[in-house]
Amino acid sequence: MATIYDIAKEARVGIGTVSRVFNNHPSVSDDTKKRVLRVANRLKYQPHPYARGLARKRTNSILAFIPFFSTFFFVEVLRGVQAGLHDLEFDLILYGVNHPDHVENSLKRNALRGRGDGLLFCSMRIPDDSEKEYLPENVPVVLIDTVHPSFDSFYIDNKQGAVAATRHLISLGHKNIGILLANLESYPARQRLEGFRTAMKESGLPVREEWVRRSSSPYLDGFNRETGYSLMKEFLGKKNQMPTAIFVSSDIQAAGALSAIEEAGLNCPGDVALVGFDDIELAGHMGLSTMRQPMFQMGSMAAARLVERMKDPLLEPKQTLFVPELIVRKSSGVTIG
Amino acid sequence: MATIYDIAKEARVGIGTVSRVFNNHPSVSDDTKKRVLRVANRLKYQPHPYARGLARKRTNSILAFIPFFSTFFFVEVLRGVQAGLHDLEFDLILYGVNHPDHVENSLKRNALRGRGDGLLFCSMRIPDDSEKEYLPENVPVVLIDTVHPSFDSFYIDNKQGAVAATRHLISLGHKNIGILLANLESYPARQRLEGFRTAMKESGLPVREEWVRRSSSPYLDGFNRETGYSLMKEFLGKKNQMPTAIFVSSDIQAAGALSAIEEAGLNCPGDVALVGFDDIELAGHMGLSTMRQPMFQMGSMAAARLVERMKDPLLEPKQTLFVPELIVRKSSGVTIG
DNA sequence: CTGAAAGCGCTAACAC
DNA sequence: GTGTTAGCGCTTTCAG
Repeated sequence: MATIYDIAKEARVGIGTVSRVFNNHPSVSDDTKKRVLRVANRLKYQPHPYARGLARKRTNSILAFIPFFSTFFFVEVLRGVQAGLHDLEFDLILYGVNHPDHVENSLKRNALRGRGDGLLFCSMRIPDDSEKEYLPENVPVVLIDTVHPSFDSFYIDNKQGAVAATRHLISLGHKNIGILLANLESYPARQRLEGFRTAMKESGLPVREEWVRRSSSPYLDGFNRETGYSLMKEFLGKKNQMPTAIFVSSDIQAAGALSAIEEAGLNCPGDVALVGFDDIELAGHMGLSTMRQPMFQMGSMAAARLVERMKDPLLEPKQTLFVPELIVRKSSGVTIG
Repeated sequence: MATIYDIAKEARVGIGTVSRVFNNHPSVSDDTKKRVLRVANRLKYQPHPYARGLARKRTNSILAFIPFFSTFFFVEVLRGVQAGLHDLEFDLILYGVNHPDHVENSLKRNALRGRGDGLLFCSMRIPDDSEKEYLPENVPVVLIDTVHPSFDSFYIDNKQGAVAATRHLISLGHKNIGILLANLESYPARQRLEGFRTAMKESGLPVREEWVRRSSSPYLDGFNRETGYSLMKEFLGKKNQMPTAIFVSSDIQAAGALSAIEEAGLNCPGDVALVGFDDIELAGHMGLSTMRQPMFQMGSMAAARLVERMKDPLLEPKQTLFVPELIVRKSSGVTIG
């Protein structure tokens, strides 16, 4: 592998000049520049990223900590991040976190030291102080799907989303509305419940607590197909006391719920209307009405912001809140009686 | 940020000793080791990855080139890769390739130089010679979803998969079988067609060429929902001359096909049976019979192999062929008359 | 067992 | 404009 010295010798210049050429430094004569480039080309020379990094005190790469369990969500975010990273300027080092507790380890090992020029955290709670000590000192951090006053954050208004979903059901004439939730350990789940209550209240509709069904499953905090299925079975158990519509806290749970409904020989918008949350790909195929989260956009905006902040570290942290968009499909049905 | 010098000074040892401690070198007295570690801990010292890389002449990271367009496939592979990477030993640098032509660029810029200790290519044709020159010299390469005699390869037997899918349909009693294909520019598509013909031939069934419908869409080589929809419409156009079963070359196309069938007021296993290819998540929800590709497994095995090869570069390249597994669901129906 | 010193390949300040 | 040189932070001989 050719080094800067090989090029310098071959082109009969000093290594400084070679370096300048590769850094687009203005004060290099066209002639020598051309000569250096020719030699470099012939020898297939590329500056060594690590040597560069060491000398420049930066790495030209960003670290992304993204949960790998909620498949769908992370894909979209990742694609967004990738897109926001102006093609080739930065390397994306990916830390797929399979378990929340793993973050700290990775952080300690990697982020703390100059492994990356910027950090991206997705769906990851940053404990106010405790982990702050693991964060490198002058490395910009951007948050996706979480908020923290000290960092740029791109996140979702779960409460408003739930309000909108519930209002939609109400606007269709439903009065007996239930909610199928995930595990309330999850902050988003709590927010969505709150939104549900708010919407019901503002319309003067009572919330029947036996129609507030939540999961205690720890797997994905209850945001999984199985909880949707089994909680819906519970609803279905009391045939004469069923809501006419249910707000389901995630599309994947709605998928399970739909199976349960079908299995019971019932029909979705007809016997019970459903609206989900997320707008995962599956939702379209299932004809599920839902609240769309702009994941790709969050990813790309976050990445762009990170790059921006890397250029100007003095920028004020900015919180960007996205309000989910209602996507109406078949499952919420038409206006009822 | 503390450096090795800070630690050395503070612990009253030479930097060599500190280095030894952090590399688990045996010849350090327990006493000094403990002392160094205490200081390092207090100062939150972590060796700088780039300085290490430069001195050791390796990077401790692997580069993965993965297509970002076929969402589902890449997710699974990526998860697998991640899993195969023994947790924290290596960094994963991800190059999401949005267009096949971008690979070369990335390669040239990154791989060529010591950016990574190992390379992973997913679904990426390695042109025999031309691009070989872009590959760094002594860096191990592992291929996923492609084969090349010079590299370890983990790939799928598309032909056998298609044979199995077709045989399944035949075994159910179907004699009038069609195939809904992607763009034949795609090698997998061609293989699947070949498998279809093979299976038909071995059963003495004729292949009616008007029932071999292929896409000319360039988007994802025709492996997309729209082509499934429109090609199925073509089938549906000639009501009295329709096959009773169709092998669809990918699940996502099958999703489109199902919509077309539903729209036409027909029923899937009843009026026309379908079997897909891939077993994407959606397939389960749609009740689509299909050929499962072990993507996660390919990913993790490839990553593991890469690590292995990084430790012992002299290993002989090994080709590992996976045969897709038939998953029977509703869409292929039951035995017919 | 441990310290000193020579790189690893590059950038950037400094002379000329 | 261009060459020289001093680091960047660490690993790895080489002495002792």
